Amino acid sequence: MPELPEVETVRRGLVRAMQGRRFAAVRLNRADLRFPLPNGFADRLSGQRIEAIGRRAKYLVVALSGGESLIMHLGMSGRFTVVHQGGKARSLGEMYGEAAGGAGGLHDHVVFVLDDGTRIVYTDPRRFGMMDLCPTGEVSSHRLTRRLGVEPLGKELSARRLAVAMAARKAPLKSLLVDQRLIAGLGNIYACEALFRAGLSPKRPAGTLARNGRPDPRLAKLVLAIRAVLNDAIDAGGSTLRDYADADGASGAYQHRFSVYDREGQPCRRRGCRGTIRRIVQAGRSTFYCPRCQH
DNA sequence: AGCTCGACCTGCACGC
DNA sequence: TGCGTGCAGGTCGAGC
Repeated sequence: MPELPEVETVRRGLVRAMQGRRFAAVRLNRADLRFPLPNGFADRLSGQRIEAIGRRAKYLVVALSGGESLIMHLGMSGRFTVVHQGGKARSLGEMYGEAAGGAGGLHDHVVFVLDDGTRIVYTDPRRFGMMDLCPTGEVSSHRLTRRLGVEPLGKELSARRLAVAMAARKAPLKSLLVDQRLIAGLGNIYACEALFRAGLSPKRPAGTLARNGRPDPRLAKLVLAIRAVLNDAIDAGGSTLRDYADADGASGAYQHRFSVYDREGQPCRRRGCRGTIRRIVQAGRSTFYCPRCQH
């Protein structure tokens, strides 16, 4: 589930549940996600007030009263479930549909208990997720975040910026779009969707849009497409894939609006186009596109 | 330096 | 029914 729109949706849910509260306790059902949790993880969180919850690319950054920040990444299959005291569970980014009741599912690795009794359960079957702690002032130089490129929804992303990065590059355009060192937060789904929206082929060598480092006009269109796709997805509450419907409507809905992603063999949705969506593999990842619309 | 690939890990859909 | 295969939204590091 988690690309930028999904992480942003989760962030907003966590803000409602956590901001201003304190950690009363932290329970670890296993201490290794993608890599081991930092030393003293639970003790360093306990008693801390949650001052703010931000996002950098696909990372969630929780600023704590004691001067440290909790950096978290959901990997491929991570999600949070908020279990209110005496209330029902509310999933934030659900997948593999289990443990929504907070009853202690097989892959519930970390449980944050807040001072109002709310439990925030981190579930992650594949354990590609990550959690680390570092001084709040050092978040941007942390090894996980220091090489990240520009935020796609910030004003640093521009056609000129892309042109500089793409000049003389022979890699396919799509490969550059999912490179977090260039655009931080764009993943496989939304890169495909943005390229469709911009009418650009994922196979096109990136450098062909930046002759002499100057932006081709189509790059401006691509920037607009990236922002539009991400904003539309955030507005829809993100995408929820291979999932059960959530009882209280926490599931995202954007997956119903995909133009190309996971639509191999289906007709192009652009009015008047009789093309068929094709799937290819680039750098080991599936790419979906309409050969009639994208050049 | 740029690019691709395999590794990490589990679950699910599919075909036989 | 069971088993094998391939696929999945992530990132990283090795090796060409």
